[in-house]
Amino acid sequence: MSKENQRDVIVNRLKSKGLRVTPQRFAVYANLCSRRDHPTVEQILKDLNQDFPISSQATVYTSLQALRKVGLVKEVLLEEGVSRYDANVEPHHHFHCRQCGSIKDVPWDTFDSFNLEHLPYLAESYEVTIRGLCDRCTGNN
Amino acid sequence: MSKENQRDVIVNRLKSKGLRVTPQRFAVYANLCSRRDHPTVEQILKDLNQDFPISSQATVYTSLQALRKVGLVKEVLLEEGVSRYDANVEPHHHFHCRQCGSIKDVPWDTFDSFNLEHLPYLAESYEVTIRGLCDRCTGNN
DNA sequence: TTCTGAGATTAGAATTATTCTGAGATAGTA
DNA sequence: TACTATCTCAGAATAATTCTAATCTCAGAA
Repeated sequence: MSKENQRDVIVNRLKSKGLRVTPQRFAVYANLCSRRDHPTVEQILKDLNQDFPISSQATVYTSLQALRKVGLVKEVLLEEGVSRYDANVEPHHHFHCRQCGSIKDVPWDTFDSFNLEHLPYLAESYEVTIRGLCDRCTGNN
Repeated sequence: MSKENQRDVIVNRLKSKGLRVTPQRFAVYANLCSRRDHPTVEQILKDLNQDFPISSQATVYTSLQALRKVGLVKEVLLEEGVSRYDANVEPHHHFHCRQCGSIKDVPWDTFDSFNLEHLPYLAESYEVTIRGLCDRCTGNN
């Protein structure tokens, strides 16, 4: 996504829900968009404040909540006690490497679509979590 | 699983890894086996100590770790900040109700087995997480 | 049976992640 | 430009989990 698109998207989404567009929220979103590694709050904060202070920890938390509320960010829960965040909100699956801990996006069309009609529940979404060794860790485990 | 089987299973598994079979570990495992609701540490502890104190919080944590180490218990991560535990270690999937929060086991054979060969990773296990409304919550949402 | 040491339990302290508080700052409207 | 609801932030509060170190227990040795 281009920088211009990024700005348009966040402005429109936040505004449509009556939320303000602030430099902190934009910075959090831009940071998430710029990386593919599903960072934690701590990692985002460290990144944002690398050159000069731009945000506090509490603000990263509340910014992520705001971004989640408007559907720009998703939470990723794969490890105990670790909440990670992802700006890729298109449906996709996740791979989690048990050795290096890295998390990779797995394309939605990797699996045939499931027929969830015959479950006794109303399924609204689903996701496959795959665990094992990533490309960099196979061979040297 | 019968009470007798439960005892055999836990004794053999713990012993085979050089771990002791203690009343606390057995109580945690028995409690997990007796319920289908994927309880949290807090819920297990409350259950165990209902009639008289049998275990401390720290012991529930370490017992669960021991039981996980020998493969008798699995952790279930579906909600932010909530670790749940499951004595059903057979491969299966999970359904999570967004309204009442209940978690249901979904049989392994609900989905055709996936071909994970063409992923650029070594897949060792996978699981499908389905979200939506459970049978009790559909109709009154 | 008694002794002994490694492992287990425990209360409470420590740590860590997240949320709350309330005072000051600011985005966006008019 | 002025106004005001919302946002930010430092620090306090809360909650989940782990650590500490003192005591206890049990399996095997004597």
